[in-house]
Amino acid sequence: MATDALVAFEPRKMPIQARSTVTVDAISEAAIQVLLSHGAERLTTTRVADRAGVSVGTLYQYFSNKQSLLFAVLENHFNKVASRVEAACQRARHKPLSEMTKEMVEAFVDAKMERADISVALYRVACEVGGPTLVKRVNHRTRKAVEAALETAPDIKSPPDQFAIEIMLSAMGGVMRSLLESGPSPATVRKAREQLVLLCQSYMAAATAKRV
Amino acid sequence: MATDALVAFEPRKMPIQARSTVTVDAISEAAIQVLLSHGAERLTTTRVADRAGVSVGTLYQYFSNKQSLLFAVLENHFNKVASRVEAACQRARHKPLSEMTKEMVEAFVDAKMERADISVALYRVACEVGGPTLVKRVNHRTRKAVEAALETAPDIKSPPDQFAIEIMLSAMGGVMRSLLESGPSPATVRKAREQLVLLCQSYMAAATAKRV
Amino acid sequence: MATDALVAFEPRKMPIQARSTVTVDAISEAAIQVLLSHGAERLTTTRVADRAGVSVGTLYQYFSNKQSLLFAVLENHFNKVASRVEAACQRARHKPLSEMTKEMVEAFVDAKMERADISVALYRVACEVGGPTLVKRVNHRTRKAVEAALETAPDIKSPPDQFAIEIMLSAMGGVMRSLLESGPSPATVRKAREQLVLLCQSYMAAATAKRV
Amino acid sequence: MATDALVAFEPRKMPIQARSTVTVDAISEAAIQVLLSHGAERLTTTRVADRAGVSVGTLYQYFSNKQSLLFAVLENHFNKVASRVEAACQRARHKPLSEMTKEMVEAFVDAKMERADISVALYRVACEVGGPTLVKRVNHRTRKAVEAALETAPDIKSPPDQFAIEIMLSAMGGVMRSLLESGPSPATVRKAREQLVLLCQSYMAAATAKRV
DNA sequence: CATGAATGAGGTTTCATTCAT
DNA sequence: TATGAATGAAACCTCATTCAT
Repeated sequence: MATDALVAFEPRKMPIQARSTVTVDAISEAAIQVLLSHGAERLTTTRVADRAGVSVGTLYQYFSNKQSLLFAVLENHFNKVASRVEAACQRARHKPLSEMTKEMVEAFVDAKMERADISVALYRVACEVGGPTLVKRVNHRTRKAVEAALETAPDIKSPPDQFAIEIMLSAMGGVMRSLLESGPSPATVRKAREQLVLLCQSYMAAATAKRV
Repeated sequence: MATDALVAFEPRKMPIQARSTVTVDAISEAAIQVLLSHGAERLTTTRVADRAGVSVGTLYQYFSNKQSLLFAVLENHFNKVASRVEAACQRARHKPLSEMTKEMVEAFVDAKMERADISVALYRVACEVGGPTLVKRVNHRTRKAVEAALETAPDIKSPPDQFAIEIMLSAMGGVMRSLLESGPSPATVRKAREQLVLLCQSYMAAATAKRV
Repeated sequence: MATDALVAFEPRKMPIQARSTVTVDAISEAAIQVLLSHGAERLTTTRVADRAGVSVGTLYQYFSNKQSLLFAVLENHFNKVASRVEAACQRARHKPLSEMTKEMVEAFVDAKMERADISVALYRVACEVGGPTLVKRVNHRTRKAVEAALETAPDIKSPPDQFAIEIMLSAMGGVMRSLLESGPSPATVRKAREQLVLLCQSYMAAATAKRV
Repeated sequence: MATDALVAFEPRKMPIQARSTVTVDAISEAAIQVLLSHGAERLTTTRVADRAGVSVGTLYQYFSNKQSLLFAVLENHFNKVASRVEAACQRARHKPLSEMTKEMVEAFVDAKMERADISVALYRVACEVGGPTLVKRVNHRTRKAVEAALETAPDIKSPPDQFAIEIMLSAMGGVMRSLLESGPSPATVRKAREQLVLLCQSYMAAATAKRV
């Protein structure tokens, strides 16, 4: 049985001084750069440290191992996307279900596309680095935000249950993954965005008891 | 840019003799066993060969390298799922859209769940082994089958376009992936199956011009 | 030939101020604690400094390198044991050979057992840190003390020569090392103590010209 | 707490083919050579493999890690010494206690001195590699041989007990260690040999009930 | 004097792959 | 064809030590 679910992905030490924060950021950014330029399996801690302009030792002072570095990068990326969706949910409060869904989906797509290259690169490492755990965590957070927003929709009697929202979120994730990995043209992205909106809208409508 | 996407994942030779086929199957099966028992990163060619009861050398006689072995395993798994969906599409011909969709989705979910453990294990290797390429290929095949079935649905004027079907398939993939990676209870699976049917039904309905 | 036997093991500076002495002691004590809790190969200068409540930099202000720190700890331990034996030799002056030997051996055993854990831990580092040199030095000092005591024994004509005493001391060291490393029960220690007394007594008697 | 007592020191794989045996021996011998020429802390697996004329990979095919390699070397050395002592015990059967002791001690000293350089080099690694465990095991074996021999001594009523023999063996070990680490002249060795014989003889006599 | 972030050489170990038997 | 011993590049990671603050 694979037992690596137990390893600690958390960073080794919280940087306190300003200098440290800079270093940590430089390392994280370097990891992304290396990921983009060399690919997931050519990403080595030494290469990342080089790119970041620090020594390997420094890297290991802030990240207990390669996995925890990649985990941090992944987490950061997911958090950014989640924040964007949360913000959209905020803005969409009290709007009708259909519009609310639209804004949420569009925020999600736009956030993913904004750093499309990073998203794709991260798909390659996610599985080796606790991706599922992280996805679960982020989906939970996002689901809460969507749920809260849905409560305020004026045109529905009782909102879709948690489970339905989770289904929707994972469907969105699947669609975006396929899309991003196909290296789509802007036109394709636009079309996919529309369709994803439609998909979520129709599912939300179907999963909801409408107010008369 | 990572350039190892170019390597040949195809098996080294087409085994014609019966004995070879047996060996190839044994190796493929062993790969799955090792994947399940040791995890993706502890899967070594030597271990697979051991488990298959052959020598490493023999393994390399049938698979040009580790990637092509894993690719073959992955392909086989995907093909099985695709076949099940295709069969469902055949059976559902001339049924109404909603029912057709139901059967297709249920076939997909059931096929994935049948060897849930393998599915999960393969998620871990897919990214290192040309997963996206394969997914694209399989989705294309599946899409053709769905498309053909939809042509026969009596209650729609013009079926959803290719793009919509691809969106639906990737949504299904995303939902199943999330589900499988969460180690779901049978009850959860049942519920998810229902919801996924609903999701696809409502999307198909929305993406279709209905016949009056 | 290994040439690192030449490095200076001596502490970097003689601390005169009281605060310094406190710091040096804290570091030495911390080294022992780390040795006991983490083992010899997990002992790092950073860990010792942490345990001592100072920074690594401070550690290096008082000990020129890791070896010199461990050397100091070792030396301190050996000196304590040697002092106990010397004191016993003092007390045993003018007593008969047999009794004198008994007291000396018992002092040695008791001194070693008093901090048995430390003794064992130090065996692990001794070899990497100039142990033999130190053993030689301490044995020399102890031998002098024993020699001086033997001069006062009333029942011997001429005492055993230097060489015989050194043999005896190294035999005692060997027995204690085996004993300590076996994690002995109190009963075993008691028995070993008796036997070691017997061993030394009989050897001393055999190596001495008795007075008629 | 140091927990490395649990690691497996046993070799990874029993060489079956002749070629393998040659390789294993070459590696073991190379380890000794490196130990002598570079010292314990400059001994690296890479260096040993180089010296043995094989690749590191080959080394690791026969020894699961550095420790197990050194353990094997240590074990081999100890076994040689033990065999020599056992042989001496065989030859000394039915001789008087004093003569028996003499032959046994001399066999021990001679065996150790025969490869004095190796003995000294191994003291440096023993502690990091399960030395105590091994010493215990070898002492047990040697003690059995001595015990059996003593049973045949014609001039003693009841032989010294196990414990006394163990004391004697560890005393011998301690004396030899001190001697070897001092880099003694041949004359010194001769003298030490005599004294060690005397020490053991007198102790054995004292610990024995003589036959009238 | 004290700090602790940074260094980077160098160690151990793995594992895909080859090729002589 | 099958074998499996040998290969060796290359990965990860540690830790003694320094030096700017």
